[in-house]
Amino acid sequence: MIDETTYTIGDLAREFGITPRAIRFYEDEGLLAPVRAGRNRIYNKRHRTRLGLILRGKRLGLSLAEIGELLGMYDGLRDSAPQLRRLLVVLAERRRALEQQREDIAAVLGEIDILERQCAEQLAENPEGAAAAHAALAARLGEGA
DNA sequence: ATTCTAACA
DNA sequence: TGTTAGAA
Repeated sequence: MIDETTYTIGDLAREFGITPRAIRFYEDEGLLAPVRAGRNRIYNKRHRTRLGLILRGKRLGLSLAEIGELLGMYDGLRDSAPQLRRLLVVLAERRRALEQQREDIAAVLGEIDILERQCAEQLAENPEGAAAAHAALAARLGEGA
């Protein structure tokens, strides 16, 4: 009793909360290979599972190329040792990238801290701001004239 | 109503 | 990827 459950592109799009366009795009990138019923695409459970994995990879921040490499253009040897090792490498790279971003953000937040203090400090010294300073300067220049 | 291809913002 | 035009 083989499971012949099939889905249209619209079915999967709704189920995964994406647009049919995105699904066709993944196909163009070589990540999905649905069967055709004339022109229309027909997806089975295997395709559906695969689409789920693709979106899973996207959530992790992987590129479609990386996802494709991990899933393999073909099915079957998905959990082979080589694939798992490759996944570990990709995940390590991803971790590095995120940690770098975290550092960059921390650096910018630090600069913002400094600038904020300088601004507050300046306001404390001269609450009226540059306008008052200019007025004072103009007054002094007027005295001389 | 849905899906498809192709092309462009 | 989104959008869109025109066809199936």
